[in-house]
Amino acid sequence: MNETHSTLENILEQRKEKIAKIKEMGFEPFPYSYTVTHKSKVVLDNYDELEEKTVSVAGRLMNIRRMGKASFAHLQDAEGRIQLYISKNDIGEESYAMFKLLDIGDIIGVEGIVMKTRTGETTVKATSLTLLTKNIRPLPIVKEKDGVVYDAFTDKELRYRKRYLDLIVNPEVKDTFVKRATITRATRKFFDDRGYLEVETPILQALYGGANARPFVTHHNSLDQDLYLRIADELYLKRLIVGGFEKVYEFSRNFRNEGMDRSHNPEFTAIEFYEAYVDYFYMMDFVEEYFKTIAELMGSMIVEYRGEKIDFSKPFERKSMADLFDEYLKIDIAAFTEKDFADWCQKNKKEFDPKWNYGQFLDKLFDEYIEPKLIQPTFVIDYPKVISPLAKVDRKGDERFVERFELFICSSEYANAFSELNDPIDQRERLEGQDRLRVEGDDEAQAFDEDFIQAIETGMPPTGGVGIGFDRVIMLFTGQTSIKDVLLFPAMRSEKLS
RNA sequence: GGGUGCGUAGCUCAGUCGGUAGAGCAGCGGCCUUUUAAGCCAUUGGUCGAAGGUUCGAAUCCUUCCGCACUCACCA
Repeated sequence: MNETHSTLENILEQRKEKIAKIKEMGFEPFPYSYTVTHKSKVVLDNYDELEEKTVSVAGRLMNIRRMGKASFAHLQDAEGRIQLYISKNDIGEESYAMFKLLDIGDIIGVEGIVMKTRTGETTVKATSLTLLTKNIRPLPIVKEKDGVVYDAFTDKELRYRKRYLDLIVNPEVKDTFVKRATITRATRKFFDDRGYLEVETPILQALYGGANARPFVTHHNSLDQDLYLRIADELYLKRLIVGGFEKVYEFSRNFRNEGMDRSHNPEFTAIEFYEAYVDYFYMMDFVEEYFKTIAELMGSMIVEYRGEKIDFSKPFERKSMADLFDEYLKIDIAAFTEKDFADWCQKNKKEFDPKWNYGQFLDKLFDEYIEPKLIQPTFVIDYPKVISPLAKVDRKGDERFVERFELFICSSEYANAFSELNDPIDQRERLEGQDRLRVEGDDEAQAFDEDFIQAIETGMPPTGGVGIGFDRVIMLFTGQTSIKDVLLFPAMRSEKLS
């Protein structure tokens, strides 16, 4: 076949033919290993010591500038790019002929001498060239001059679907995920340093609980039983506190069968942690320290996000829901009844559902009128009991409120925590209440988990528990405004591949 | 789920009033031993997201569908 048409199909064919030619020439297009002595970045950073020395580098050919009997090319490895100078005289007739068959996207190893070109760019002057992997599917071609990128690979759909291409041609994407790993590592260290035990609990659960959300359902064949992908790991971590572990944490991949948008992906990562003998006040300090630690790690206590300057250096504000309602809406939530809320909504032209209960009114009005005001890190404390079935009643005595806080930054929720309910009688009643709601058709109400109740009946010490939306933390500290940009493979509708 | 926008070559994009599809890069064939968005010459490549409809004629207008983005709603 000698087609020269540049349809994708023909390009694939042409490159397969190149593989055959390369084999005929006696070269192996897919060898097993290669000894790399230097990463590109090391060569660039240590030019003075490496000048005139021989190094071996390996990576992907990102561009090639052929000039007859010699060529320049750029090689990209995990940490950067370095220029190669490849001349027929230096690598020999056969190798140069093989090099002529190479394409952008091929992976090669080069042994050569470190030098500078007359324009001053550090370059490896090849003394031998080894093909390590022949590419047959063309890469998007991205060019760059003086920091300006031309023909950037920008199609978001393609970038998310073919993340490997995105990572190859858009270096800043890789940076985000390197930062993500850095934060993950620091998070582990933060907990480990404080005596926490990292645990793993079931993702496949017979009952789902610990949050209000619709689950994904699957089926176990040999048990012949439906199982749910966890929406939270809370109830399992509490069982561990009952079991005598006093400080546990888990990076919990959770699955919620709900809408997707800029800040929601069907699977996401939460860090949940529980500590015996502490309450939510203790956990507020703990969470504040965590965020400050990460901010410091990332290099600045002032984080710019969505056009706001978030200041992590000051103590986080703490405001009760009652104070916030008073401050922004002049509503006295201690005195308001459901009817008062309905009247208020009518007066203020706020749409509402007459079926809303006290907690739902509070929740909806909070989301609409108060959340947007919470830019600097703010702990909102003391939530209505009806929307917090796992939290202990407020020790100050108002039965309608529980000891719960959420951390808001830049109008988004980052953490949710309780003085965990450990009164088994109260807990049973509240989960029975959730179950009634569920039976009545609220598919986000929590299922009744008898074994969890029995664990609480066995006795759970006073416990503080927190869940942190880890992906959002990553977004905040990497400046990303879409969760898709902090997930390597965000959920997408499946595409038809030929 | 609603609204808005987008979908044209492997990639990035043009395409006027409805008149039968263009560029750059990549590819293919040449020239070229310090280039770097390499250059020069030559050249190929299209189910215009899909299906219907209107029309003598549709990338263009209409309808439906698919995908994505943004946004609102829902959702911790």
